[in-house]
Formats: sequence, structure tokens, C-alpha cells
Amino acid sequence: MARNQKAKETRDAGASIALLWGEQDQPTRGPKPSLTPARIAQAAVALADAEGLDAVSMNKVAATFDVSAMALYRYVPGKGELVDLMIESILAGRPDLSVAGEDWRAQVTEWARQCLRVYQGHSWLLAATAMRRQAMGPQQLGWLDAALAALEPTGLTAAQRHHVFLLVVGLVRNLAQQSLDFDAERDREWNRLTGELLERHADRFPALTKALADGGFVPDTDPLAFGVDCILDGVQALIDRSGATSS
Amino acid sequence: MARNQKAKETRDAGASIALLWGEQDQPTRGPKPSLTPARIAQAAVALADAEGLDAVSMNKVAATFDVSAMALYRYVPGKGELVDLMIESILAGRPDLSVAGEDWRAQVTEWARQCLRVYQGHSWLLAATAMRRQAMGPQQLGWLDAALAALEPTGLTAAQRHHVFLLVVGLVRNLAQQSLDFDAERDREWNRLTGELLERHADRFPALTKALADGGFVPDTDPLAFGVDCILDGVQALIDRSGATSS
DNA sequence: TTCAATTGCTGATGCAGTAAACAGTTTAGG
DNA sequence: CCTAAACTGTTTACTGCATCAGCAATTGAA
Repeated sequence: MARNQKAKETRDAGASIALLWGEQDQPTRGPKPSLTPARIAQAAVALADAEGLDAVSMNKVAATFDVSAMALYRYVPGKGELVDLMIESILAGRPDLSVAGEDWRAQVTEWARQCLRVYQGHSWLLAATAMRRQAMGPQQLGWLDAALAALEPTGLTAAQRHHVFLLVVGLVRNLAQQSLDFDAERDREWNRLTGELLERHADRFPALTKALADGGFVPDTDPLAFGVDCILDGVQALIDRSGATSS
Repeated sequence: MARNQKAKETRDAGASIALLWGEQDQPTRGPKPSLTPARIAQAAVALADAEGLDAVSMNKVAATFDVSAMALYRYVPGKGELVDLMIESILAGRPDLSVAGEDWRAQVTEWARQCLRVYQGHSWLLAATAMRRQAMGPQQLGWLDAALAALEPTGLTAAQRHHVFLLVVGLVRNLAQQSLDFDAERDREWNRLTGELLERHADRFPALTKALADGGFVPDTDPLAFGVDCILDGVQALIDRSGATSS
């Protein structure tokens, strides 16, 4: 029970992974393929960037190549795998943290900033990663590796570094979500109406009401820097503590 | 452009919100309605709990009441709004933080623990909240209010408290995601295969490889406590700093 | 040259959400 | 009391989706 996502994940796992890693022997006989998984993924990304994730259907993607929908299935097992490829596609290139110097805090901050940039540049990424299971391809692993590398000087255990990584990713995703909601003007109406309701039920939400009165949720500082600093101050405290313990 | 989610969110926003808040004047004339939005939402939740979010279709939900799919549209504008109701339904009841005493750290920790319990009890919640825009109903606002209230003793600004809230939610959601991936046995195969690939390309992922060798990502402590402590240590540092500034 | 492998196509299937029109039920207002 | 309006649930139908099955054309290996 609790078969959370798509129930039909029974398709050959090996094939999907080989696809993600680009490790499939191409055929010798037969007509030359006119497409590649990568090109298909690129087209899908362009479509999603322009019209949102819902606009990405096998038909529409195929249409950009003047090809029938079923042709895509010669390159990609199904739509889910296509989404995986899309994700890998926009994560291409491991983040470059060298601009942040040697300081691990600066490096983690830079990592978060670049990650956020990706999310903001592709508004569908949030939905896409939530839709699919945690199926990490090489590019995604590259980002993970970069973050863990930045955290190595902290001296934390692998598990601890992983937790910190999760904290930072969570922050980035939340900020991305937030900035998506923010400039969606059709949500203004919604916020206005909810605001009215909130006033009417102010007694049920005392802290929230007070917070709104206090200037509300308009960020006064760079939210990313704030969040990362908060996390990393916590990490620093952890380092100090374990250092004190071990000495 | 970048019309992230469903393109057809043009349906009357006022009606959806009235539905969420239960603020709709019920009719006098006509046959007595045999259903209520709340009962429909409950049935949908049961379905999602048992068979996953994908199993929640208007048809299946309607079938549990021996009613045609279209009958549901007399109570709910569309599927999106139904999902919103499902979310509100399982968040019913504001979290009770009194067991944690007066300490704000303990209260925030307790909030996170209860929140995580909800996510883990309803494996579809992650996907559902990611699918929908940030459309908070009263129950969701209640959780937000409780968190903000717990953070009031910190003396942080409203915006800062909101950021901390986002950090904690991000943490909880990541942990939920993680524990979902963990006990999904059909992902074992996937992890095994990816592990092999990773070994073969160890040079591309030095930090990751080393981390795996170091005992990997098996959590050695309570991940929730670790994350919350990390965040709250950061908050404490922030408090100390601003206290020093103002004095 | 022959044949097996491979590509891309057409057509069909099943399920999803939902719009429209309709038939039956209840109550407010004359 | 009676009619008209409001309301409920149904049937039918439309659109779009992912995907399966089978076919025709192409191409390298034998």
C-alpha cells in the first residue's frame, strides 16, 4: 500500500538508468536515427520554459521535430523518463564554486545561489522534481558532489554533511517556490481575498495577524543569504561543539 | 510566459476560497444534497492513502459514493480544488505544542515533529502540495500561525520568523521525501544500479564517493532533531548578534 | 543479395477532466 | 395550492493524454 507516485514504474529500471547515464550501445543496422534522447530533452525543456510543464506532452514535443508522437518512444521509454532527462539537461555542468574562494561558507552560499538560479530560470523544475521519484542522474549527482565537497573542510561526518545538504536544498526550493508565487499576478486576487478572510478570523490566527501588522512578509534582506547564514551558523555551532567534545 | 502550473486557473477564485473556508451559503430550495465537500475530500484522502495520489480520479472518488463523476462537480469546482480540500482535511486541528513546554526551541522541534508525522502518514501530501500553487486554507494557516507563535519569544522580525519557518518546512519536506524513498523497495534495484554506475565513474564524484565510503548516508542520529537543532543554533546566533548590536 | 534489425508511421485503446443538456425534486412566493 | 425558480444527479459527448500493436520503409551484416 501507499504506492505513492506513478503505479507503473515497473518499466525496466536498467534501461532508464542507462539512458540517464548515456550508456547504451547504439545499433549498427537499420536507418540512422534522426533524433537523440538529448535533443528530445532539449526540445522538451524549451517547451516547458515557454509554456509550462503541462504543455510538455509527447505530441507537442514530437511536433517540434515534425514527427509523430510515437517516434519519441524509439528514444525514450516513456514520459517519466523524458522528465528525468529534462532535469538532467538543465543541470548540465557541475557548479563552479571557485569564485567563492577557499572559505567553505562562501562556497556553500555560492552553491545555493547557483542552484536557486537554475530553479528560477526553469519554473517547471520544482514541479518536475516533485513529480518524479528521487532518480538522480550523473548531473544531479554532480551537484550533490559539489555541495559535499564544499562541506568537507567542516570535518563533519558524511551523514551530517548530507543533512546539511538537505537543509540547503530545502531552503533553495522554498525560495524558488516563493519567488514563483510572487510574480504570478493572477495569484494577487487570491492573496487579497485570503487577506480579507484572515482579517475576519483574526482571533484564530493571532501570531499570523501580528506578523502581518509588523510589516508582514516582505523580505527586508536577501532571503537566500539569510537562510544560508542561519544554517551555516548552526553548522558552525555544531563544529564548535564537537571540537570541544573531542579535545 | 512561464505559466508554471495548470493553465486553467481562471476558474472563479472567490468560489474556491469560499469553499476552502467553508463560507458558502447553502441553498434552501431543491433536493437535499447527499454529499458535502468535506465528505468528498475525506473519501479522496482515503483513496490517496490506500492507492496513491494517481488513483484519485473524479470517477473513483465518485464511485465510493455510488454516484456519477459529474455529481462531484456540484460540490467542488474541479479536481484542483478537491486536492486543496484534501490537504486542508488532513491538516485539521492546529498542532498542539503545549507538550513542549515554554522553551521556544522545544516548541519548534515539536512543531516539526508533528508536521513530519502528517507527511509520513500521507505519502501523497508531498506531491499534492507541489502540484498545487501555494493556496493556503485556514488549516494550513493554522499551522503557520502555530509556528510563528512558537518563534515569537525569539524577538526576531516578522520577516525573519517567516524565513525560519520556511527553513523548518523545507527540512520537514526533505525528510519526508527521504523516508518515502527509503522504504520504497522497488527503488532498491534503482539504487543498486546507480551505485554501480557511481563506482565506475568514481573520479567524477570524488566527494560523493568518499562520503559513501565513510559510512554513507545512513543516518546516525535522529535526522529531524539534527536538522532542527542546526537551524535553531543558527537562529540563536542571529539573536545573539542582533542583541549585541542593539545593546 | 538476402535478411534481420531498426526507424517512423497510422490507428486504436483506455482513461482522464469536464462541458452541456436533461430529468427529477424541493421550496419560496403568488 | 400552484407555479416557477433553484437545485441535484445523470447521460452523453468532447478533448487531450500516454501508450500498445502492427505495418512499411530503410539499412548494414551475412
